[in-house]
Amino acid sequence: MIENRYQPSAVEGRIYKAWEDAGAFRAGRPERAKAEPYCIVIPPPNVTGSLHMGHALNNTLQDILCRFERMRGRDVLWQPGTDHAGIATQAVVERQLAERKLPSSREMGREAFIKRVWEWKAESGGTIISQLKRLGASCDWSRERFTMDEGLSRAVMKVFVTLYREGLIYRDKRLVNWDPKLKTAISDLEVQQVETKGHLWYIKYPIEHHANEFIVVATTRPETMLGDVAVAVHPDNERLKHLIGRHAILPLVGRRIPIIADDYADPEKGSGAVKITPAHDFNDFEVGRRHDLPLINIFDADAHLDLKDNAAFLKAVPASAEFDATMALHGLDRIAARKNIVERLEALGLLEKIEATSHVVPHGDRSGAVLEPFLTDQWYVDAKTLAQDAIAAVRERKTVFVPAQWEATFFNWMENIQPWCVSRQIWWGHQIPAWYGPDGKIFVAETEDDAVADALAHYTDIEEITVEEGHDIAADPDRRGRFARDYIRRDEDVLDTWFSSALWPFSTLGWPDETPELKRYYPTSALVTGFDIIFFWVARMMMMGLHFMKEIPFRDVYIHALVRDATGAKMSKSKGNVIDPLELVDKYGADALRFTLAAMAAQGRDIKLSEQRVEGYRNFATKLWNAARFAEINGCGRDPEFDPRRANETLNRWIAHEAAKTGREVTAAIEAYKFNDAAAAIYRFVWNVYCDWYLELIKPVLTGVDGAAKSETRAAAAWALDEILKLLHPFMPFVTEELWRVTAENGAKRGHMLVLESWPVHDRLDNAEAETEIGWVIDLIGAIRSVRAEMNIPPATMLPLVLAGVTPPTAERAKRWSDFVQRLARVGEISVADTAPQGSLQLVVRGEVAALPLKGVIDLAAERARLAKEMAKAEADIARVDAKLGNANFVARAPEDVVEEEKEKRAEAQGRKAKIAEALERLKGAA
RNA sequence: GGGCGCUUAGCUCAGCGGGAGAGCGUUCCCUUCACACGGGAGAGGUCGUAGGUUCAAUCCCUACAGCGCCCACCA
Repeated sequence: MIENRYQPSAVEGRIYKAWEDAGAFRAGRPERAKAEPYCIVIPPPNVTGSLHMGHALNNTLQDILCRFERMRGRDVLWQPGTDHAGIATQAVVERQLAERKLPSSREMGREAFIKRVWEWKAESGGTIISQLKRLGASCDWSRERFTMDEGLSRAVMKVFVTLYREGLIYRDKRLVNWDPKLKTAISDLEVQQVETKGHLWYIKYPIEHHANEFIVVATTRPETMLGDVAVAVHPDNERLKHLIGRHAILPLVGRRIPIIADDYADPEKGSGAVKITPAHDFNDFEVGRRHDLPLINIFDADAHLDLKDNAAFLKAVPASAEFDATMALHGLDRIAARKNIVERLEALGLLEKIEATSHVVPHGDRSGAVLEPFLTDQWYVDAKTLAQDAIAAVRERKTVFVPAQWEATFFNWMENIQPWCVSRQIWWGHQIPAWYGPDGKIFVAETEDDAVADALAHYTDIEEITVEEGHDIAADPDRRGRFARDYIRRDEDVLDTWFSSALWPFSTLGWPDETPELKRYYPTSALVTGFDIIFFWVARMMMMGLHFMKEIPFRDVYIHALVRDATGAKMSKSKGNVIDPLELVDKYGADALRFTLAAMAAQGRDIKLSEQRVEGYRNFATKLWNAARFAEINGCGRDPEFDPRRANETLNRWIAHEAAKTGREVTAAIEAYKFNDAAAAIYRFVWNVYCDWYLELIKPVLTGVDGAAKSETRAAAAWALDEILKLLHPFMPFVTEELWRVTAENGAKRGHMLVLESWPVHDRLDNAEAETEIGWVIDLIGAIRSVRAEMNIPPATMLPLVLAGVTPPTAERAKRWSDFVQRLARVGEISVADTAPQGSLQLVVRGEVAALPLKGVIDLAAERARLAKEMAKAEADIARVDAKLGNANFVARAPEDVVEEEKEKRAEAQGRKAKIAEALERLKGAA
């Protein structure tokens, strides 16, 4: 017995558990051993995060694909898991420590801190998984992985070591984007360029030995002048080139710096001369390299001035009062230093002018801090080399982006890719498997044991020492450990989180072991993700997958929109501006939210979720529920004997025809990743075809006499409902599964839960005659309803209907469908006559006249106006078509079928016009 | 400075070569025995502007305007 109202919260949990208990989501179910595999790897959410709207969209789309393919008989693996999200997670735990007034990470030390993060992971790591389950995600949870679990960590180590040995990972000292707040290097991608209002300071640098002669440089960062090592002038700069080869004296410091010639100095920009600070500017770094200039780093890791004990800074600077004042700035932060320096320059009369300017300032996307180009040793991946195969794979369409426009974005970045800085100065993550000997020798190895072995082989003198002690180090793990601690030191840095994410499509399947899963499910079928991580993630998976598996990681990449918050800002777990999808699930059910997201999946880059829309799709679920209740009340139960191809009743053949059409639409749309089209097709079929017409039309049959027609109709109604449940299941899994269960009580037993049912393939169900027949009935009822509303005929008035001058087939039709028309159009007796009775409303339906006699109560003027309007419409239609057909070019050049179509249109409009003209004539007669 | 996208009904958006659609909102009618989270009937758009291509343009091309995004080292 179907409850009066569907209550999502009361059934969703139970249904999800039933799916899991049945092992419905398990990959490699024995009965599908020979089935074609279908695999999606989930974009792993932050382990300590919670579900936001972006996750809801992303996972709804993946779930639709997985459920669809599962119903199509594929062996589906939706591989779930979570990401350790290095910087983000570390920041969360550090914030917690601060809030609870506990010792900071630095105070407690690395080991204790990492332990703490693992505890936090254990505590909150399950949250997002349980939230995905509430959404209905059909992942194979038995295979859940974590980027820092043992297997995946082994994959990370192996990849690092392999790339190192291939020369594709290397250590380099160069400028990096340094986040002074997090005190770590970050990659180019993590830099946000922010348009900022600032100033351009024009500073006069005195020329050596010429106290009254200056070279003026313009800068947005005056504080970095302490690290200046040169001033550059364009070699063709007529105004300034005479200074090339001479020296300037750096104000406030007294350092003697050369004036050099370099193309980089644009005569049109600033003052035409540019200060060169190689340790604090990416361009200047390059200039410095070209001219073999020294690097003077004036900041520490916090971006505070670091001047004392700074050999490079102090080198060859004569003593002066100004220099002493500058030294006093040691330890000051950038902004305070800037203020001081500008003030002192002004006092010295060395500040020529200040211009207001707007320029881009790099910020860290996690911390929001202003970044500092900072000279450090970091690990880099040679992305340029790895990118080549990835570019080729997309060019050759081995991997296809949907929508294709994203390929351009992909190429644009990949073809200009820079070395990828993968080391991070934080603790939560995969510690880099590199050990340093006392002489700086680097040992890169997958395990500490291996590194120790390498070191032992290298430092033969140390081996001698241990031999003297009478121990064979190679055979004694404890000694080896001590040796490692005492003589080689592991790199303290960890890898960029995206390094492990890049391996996700194969590391989750067991690589580096040659597992059956790896063999069966790689390459994966599709990747579903947002455009914001095409570079961070998609491109890097392509590079790593091709390099280590020698094959693309996925065939299709479906890129969906981002869900933004009310202000249009990107929602992110670290910003905390998330809208909680679970509130919507609580309120309207998971199905309603899922359907909403699927229906909106075609939108562009922004999705602004409207709660009203979710409410509308909740109503849709309720509508379906009530349709099922109606079917139950009327004894419609599943009949395995029912074959829609052999249905006798036109209505039943018609609904089978419509179901087949819808099935094809939904299938084609999902195959093309057009989730919104698929959702619209099934929505229309359920509401506007099945409920609005089919169920209404079969009411006379269901309430009529028992017999073959009635029993067939009951079976057909149940059959069509089943088809609906199947087609809708990927979008609304809960309500459909629940209806699948409860409707089984009224008919033959089900073989499976709906989740494992086969997707409908509707062969030979098309039926043009049924479509024409029912189309006529629908048109007739629609025309009568319209005119009744327009002429204000009360619903209770049951007017007789007279079909005037119709052909015998129409008269037959009218007879066949009189019960139906009477009920839905609220008309009385239906008869056939040669002409419409005097004083009746005359409707033209498919070229024939249907009349509603009103026995003198008809408002002649209103009726005349109505017919005149129809007439005008018909004439306009004819004129439009005539204009086309009268155009010789159109007839000559348009495709034949288009011309034919226009001719048919004209014939139809002309026929309609003739009937309306007759009706107007009769109306005159009545007057 | 490059690149991409958007501009369609009051709102949120589909459609993208043969005279426009959905949801919500709105107007009128209906408490008809599945459903008022409902039923029926409407109103509402010169598809940003100007050119061009075409027999035909909301849809293709060009320019312009407005909005948004991505990438980029110009002081």
